[in-house]
Parts: sequence; structure tokens; C-alpha cells
Amino acid sequence: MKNTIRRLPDAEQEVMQAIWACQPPVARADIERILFETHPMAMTTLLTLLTRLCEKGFITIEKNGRRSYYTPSISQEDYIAAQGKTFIEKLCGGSLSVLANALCDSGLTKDEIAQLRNLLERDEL
Amino acid sequence: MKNTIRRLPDAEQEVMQAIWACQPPVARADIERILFETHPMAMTTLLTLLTRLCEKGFITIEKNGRRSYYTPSISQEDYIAAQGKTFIEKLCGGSLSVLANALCDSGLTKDEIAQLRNLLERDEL
DNA sequence: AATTATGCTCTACAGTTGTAGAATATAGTT
DNA sequence: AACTATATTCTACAACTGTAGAGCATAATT
Repeated sequence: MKNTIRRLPDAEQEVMQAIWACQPPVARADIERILFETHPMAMTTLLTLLTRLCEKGFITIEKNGRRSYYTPSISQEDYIAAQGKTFIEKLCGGSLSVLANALCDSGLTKDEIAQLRNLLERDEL
Repeated sequence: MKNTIRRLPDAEQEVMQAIWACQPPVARADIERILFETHPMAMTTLLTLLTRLCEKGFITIEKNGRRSYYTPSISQEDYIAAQGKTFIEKLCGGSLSVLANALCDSGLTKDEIAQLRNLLERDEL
């Protein structure tokens, strides 16, 4: 669980989400299909982003004939946890009360807040 | 409480934090002093960032003689809440359990998690 | 009034990001 | 073997970001 993971630009992050949603190794077509829902783009655009993600160490690419397969090098859990840490430190200035307020004002309903509290309780063990 | 607030690039966000930390309207020297701790930069760099923040609608600039004074147009609370919303939606896919896990893995201690739960309880009312 | 100091705006530039067409390589087909 | 379809890599470019010097305007000083 590496805790210094750079924040990805939006488009690349979107691609990672698609990759994480699949069983690795992932074919381009699968990524494309998922992205089509959330963030449609030209195929070459996707391939550019995949190359950049590889350069940044977020995925590895293996090629089989003319096809490439993509495997995440960083787990979604680690990435989200690292971004959460950054959020708390950089945005909330490390203050949990600021964080709590942000969560409450972020549009979550009372029920959802209660649910979140329960989930935190369970994870506390 | 506007809920569509763009995410600022790091340097600009850092400047906003400094501005939010002061009583508006804020003089450049005050911002500079605070930034010196976290993110030192040339004075002209700071002024460039202030201009961009104004163009983006995050602050207003009033000038008095050759001096300028800066006032936030967007509150820190609104900004953090909006980013929190984006975090939950874009990164956690809207899943509270994913969010809870992220918080637990983000380096918070058990005590801090418990504290956060209490804060959420209080805000729930 | 002339000179100097100071605070801001303009200009600049390299690196990043979003986007995608052109070119290339390879697998499938006739 | 020649042709066609397809998957990837190269090249390109505009907008954004981080950074700061050059130039300009105005206030302070001599």
C-alpha cells in the first residue's frame, strides 16, 4: 500500500476506473465499452492515455501479436486511499471536523451519513 | 452553496487556502507570508496566480492606489464540500463503503476514525 | 521636479493534458 | 503473394499550469 501516488488528470483517471472495473489483463475493447458510458473518446485518444498511464507506472502493457493487454500496477483501493489522504491533508488541513462538515455538505442525506458512520464503525475493528 | 465548483490546479488551490486563512480583504503581503511556509514562489508568480483565480471567479480584486486587495468569492466550506462530492462520485463511484474503506486506509488512526464518527453524529442532527 | 522604490501587468516559456489524424505494422482474406 | 482490415504508435496541436523576468505605473524620497 504505497502512500505517495500522484493524482491523475481526469481523463487518465477515468481510464483507470474502467480498467479497475475489469478482470486483468484487460483488452482495449473492454475499456472502450465501459468508457463509452461515462467518457466517450476516439480510439486513438484512449490509446494515447493508456501509453501515458504506462509511462506513469499505473499500468503495464503486454502485447500478444498486434493486440495489447493492460494490467493495473496500482490497486484502486490504494489509489483512492492515497487521494483521500491528500484530500484530508491538503484541503481539510488535517482537520477531521472540516472533513465531517464537508461530508455533510456534500449532498449526502442523513441516512447516508448514518450509513457511513456504521461502515466506519465496522472498519474500526 | 453552489455545487458545481471546478477543481483548481494545485498552485492556485494553495493560494486560495492562504486567502481563506485571512480576514478579507486580504493584502498580497499576507498571502505571501502564509505561502512562504507551504509553497514559496516568486512574487510575480503569486500575482499571476491571483489574476487567474480572479478570471476563474474565485476571488475579486479591488485596487487602492497601486495596491490590490483580494476577497474570496467562493467560501472554503463550499469548495471543500464540492470537492468531497466529486471525490465520492468520481473516485468512489458513489459507494459509501468504498469511501469508508478509503478513509480507514488513508492513514487515520482508530482514534481518529472514532472521532470522525462522533463528528458525523453531531452534524447529523 | 527628478529619482528611486515598489506593486502590478505583460510577456514568455517549458511541461502537462485532452484530443485525434497520419503513419506503421501485423493478422486475416482472396 | 497481394490486398484489406485492424490494432497500435507517432506526430500534432491547442488549452492549461507552474514559473518568473521585463516593463510599466504610481507612490515615496531627495
